[in-house]
Amino acid sequence: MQPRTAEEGLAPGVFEILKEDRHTGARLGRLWTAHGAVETPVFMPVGTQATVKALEPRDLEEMGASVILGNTYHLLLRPGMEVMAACGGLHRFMGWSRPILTDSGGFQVFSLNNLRKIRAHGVEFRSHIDGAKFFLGPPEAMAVQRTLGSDIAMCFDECMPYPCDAQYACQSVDKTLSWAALCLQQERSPGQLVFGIVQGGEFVALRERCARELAAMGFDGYAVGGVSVGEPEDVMLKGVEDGVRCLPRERPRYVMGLGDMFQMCESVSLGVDMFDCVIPTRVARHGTAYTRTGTYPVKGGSYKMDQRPVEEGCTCYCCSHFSRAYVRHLINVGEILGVRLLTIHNMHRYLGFMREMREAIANDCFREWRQSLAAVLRPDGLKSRAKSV
RNA sequence: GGGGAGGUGGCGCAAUUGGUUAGCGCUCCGGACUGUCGAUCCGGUGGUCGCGGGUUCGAAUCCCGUCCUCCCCG
Repeated sequence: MQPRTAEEGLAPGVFEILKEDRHTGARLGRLWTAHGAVETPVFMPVGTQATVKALEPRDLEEMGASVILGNTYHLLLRPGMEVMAACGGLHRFMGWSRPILTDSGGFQVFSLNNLRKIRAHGVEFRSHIDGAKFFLGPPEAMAVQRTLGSDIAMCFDECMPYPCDAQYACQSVDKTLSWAALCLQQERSPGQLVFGIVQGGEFVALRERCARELAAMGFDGYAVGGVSVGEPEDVMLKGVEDGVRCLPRERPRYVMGLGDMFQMCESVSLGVDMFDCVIPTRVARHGTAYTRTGTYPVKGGSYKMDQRPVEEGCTCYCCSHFSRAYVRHLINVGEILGVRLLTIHNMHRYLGFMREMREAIANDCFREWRQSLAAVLRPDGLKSRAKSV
């Protein structure tokens, strides 16, 4: 139905807002890229190392994934940019013809904090593989993403930790802003979009200032970063709200790393269009299934004899062919098929969830849909669940 | 028949020349995981130390008997 290539559709960067919800900030959109359109709100499966773990591009296409992620840091280390250039970029390399968004390595500043030193012009990393030193700053990160040929490149930012003191947060945001301006000046691959990233931690004024200054620079889209790094849920959603509030309405908005269904729904109602998260795939590898009503451990002993599918009523390949007992067995004995089947199911559930959300917005029933979702996923209301830091 | 080694939670083992509520790995059960350092991390259940006596303030550790397993020799 929708055009698959840029030739058939609109120019990369065009963001059509097809519908706006009457009661919330939710909107239905379509973002055009060099590899076709993305219907929003969208969930983007994470394929850090040029693969969405356990899934083939064919699986993803069949399940309706319209855009996936790649990662600057990881692909720079392995296979390296010589290989990527020789193989014609990330799309050709991994056999994926739909849009790709690449993260800049900014998250690794956070997740690999014991292996890096932050400098004025970028970050000095020590490879987590062999300890080799290398430098990633705005020009470097953008050059990598240009070689990868991603449809959407993210600015190189500093994802700051939580908790974080105000003074450090302020300096960090200054750095992220100056880096963002530099990223915008770098050369891009054909049709490549560049998104800015709002930081600021839990500080309202910082979030707002960061968002406003980025907006003034004129990016193709904007992300809220630095959330889901260990803060309580209410702090996280507040951070999203503070950032989104000051971003231009007509551009796509993306909350990085968010993947909890309830949190995504809340973010959509604040006007967010895009998400990515490792959780459906990672949790699948650990033997847990996502369903409409939450998660449950398929690996649990109580499903040893269970003949039902992983989720009753689900139409995915896993659920239409195999039982919980079988999937549990495979997971339990460490067979790769178990990981694959559960990943298929979880991804199917996630993409289906987003499809239902889009339909709810299209059919003017998003508010009700959101309420019924909250009743199931947060029956006790929005409790802030502090996580171990 | 003779000699040797050994019996400790479901499995494999540990316990310093007898000394606090007998430890560990795996299994099992449960939890966590949010721009991924794939296959991780954190908890928990479970043993009257083969059985019966004895020595001792105190025995998984020493002694006697007994049952069982493995190895070697006839």
